[in-house]
Amino acid sequence: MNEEQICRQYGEILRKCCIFEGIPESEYAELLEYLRAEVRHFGENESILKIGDTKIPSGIVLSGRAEQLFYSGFVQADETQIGEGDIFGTALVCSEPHESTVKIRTVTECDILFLDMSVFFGQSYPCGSQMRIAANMMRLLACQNIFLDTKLRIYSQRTLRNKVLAYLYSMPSENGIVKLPFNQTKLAQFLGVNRSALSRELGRMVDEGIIKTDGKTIEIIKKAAP
Amino acid sequence: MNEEQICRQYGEILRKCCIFEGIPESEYAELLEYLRAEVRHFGENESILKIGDTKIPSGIVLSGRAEQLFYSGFVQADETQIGEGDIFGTALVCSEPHESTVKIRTVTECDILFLDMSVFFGQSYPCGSQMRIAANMMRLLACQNIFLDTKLRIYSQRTLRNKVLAYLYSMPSENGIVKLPFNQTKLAQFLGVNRSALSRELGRMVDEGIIKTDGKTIEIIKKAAP
DNA sequence: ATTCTTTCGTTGCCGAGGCAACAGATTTGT
DNA sequence: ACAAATCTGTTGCCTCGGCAACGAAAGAAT
Repeated sequence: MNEEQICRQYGEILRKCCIFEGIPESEYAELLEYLRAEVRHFGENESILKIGDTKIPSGIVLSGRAEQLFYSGFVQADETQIGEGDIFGTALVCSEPHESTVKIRTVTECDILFLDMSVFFGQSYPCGSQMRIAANMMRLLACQNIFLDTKLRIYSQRTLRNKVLAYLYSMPSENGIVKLPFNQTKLAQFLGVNRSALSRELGRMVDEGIIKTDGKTIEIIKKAAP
Repeated sequence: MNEEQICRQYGEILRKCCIFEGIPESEYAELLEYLRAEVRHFGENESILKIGDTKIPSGIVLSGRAEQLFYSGFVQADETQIGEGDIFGTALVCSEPHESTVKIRTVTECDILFLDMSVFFGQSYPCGSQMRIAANMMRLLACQNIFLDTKLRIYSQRTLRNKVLAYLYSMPSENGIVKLPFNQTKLAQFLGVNRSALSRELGRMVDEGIIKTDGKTIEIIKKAAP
């Protein structure tokens, strides 16, 4: 499958993928060549990346669904779903000299567009859209970074109350009012705490006059002492 | 202070900074111009970035020491020290349209080299070393990403035991033997757990035959059931 | 060798919060 | 509008692990 064919068949998906943002579709083919694009088909439950691998692939799911797993079988194996249009392996490309501590495998049948991100680290002198895609990659990585950093700060709070506060302060607010993008069940998952414990703690915080809530929003009344 | 002067006075520090890796010193001046470099002096305890700011500076500490704080005064304010040669604000540049949830301020007197990373997202067509510095940025962001991701996986484990296991499996090992880069006290801090609780749990794990340890290394004997 | 400092093992206490179970409220589908 | 499903509040139980305190070990410094 050459670049032209990929564009024709999957242009729709690429257009929605953040690393192609701001790039005219007419340049896709050239870019795909630059990134040594290659489409491969996978069956159900096939391995894309194994733990310990040092050659890290990165790419975009064109169809089907894959998932990323931490440790094969132990402890709280957290799974990240990778669906159509999602990109994977972006952060791992850097760790090339390291070994992968995650594995990626298909869930359903998949078509996957592999991209060789290592070209950015080579000697080639990219220009125009090639630079643009590099910038998009930077932005993508940076956004993931911010996200992980925020989440880590929440998780590193010792008490449930402080997790809630850390969450609230990391959210955009309009004069102290935070709109919750989740229901309480999802919020508990996001904070990594027990659902009923969250409900209990929110109740206490309301009682103590720290917050007000109507279920959809939370208003921060009192700031903790510095 | 122009680019030439910066190079002469601080070339030493820049050379050790990861974003200049692999770039011949002769090109520093040109690069600094491209990145709109600007050196500013700060007194003790001056603010570099405030919570809520939307214009995010990023740069390198040339002398002195600064720190990054999460929330002014609440809950577990985790502080990150930023010393000579350290770079800050790299991830935040992406979040430009967002508000900063951290603040950065100097601890001692500081000279700071501000770099305008937003040039990567502009229309300019960089080449040569400019691309190289972009690649270095990507690598830096990606490495931070891997680090945060790993740490988050550890933190998201519910039990202390699983945190230990998550840590061990995220470390390079030689046939099951992990060399600890920390003493136990630091390890506890890294895992975000109580020191004596860690000691207690390690003891239990040895008793149960899950690991062996001599204080400097830990050998994983038994893998938990999948 | 001896003193000082840092680290590590151990132990008792106890409180935060995980878990389970249930009932009322809210949302969704038909 | 009614039934089914999902979500939230509440409560009792019990364990994990934080905290404090102490003494032994192990380095460091003199």
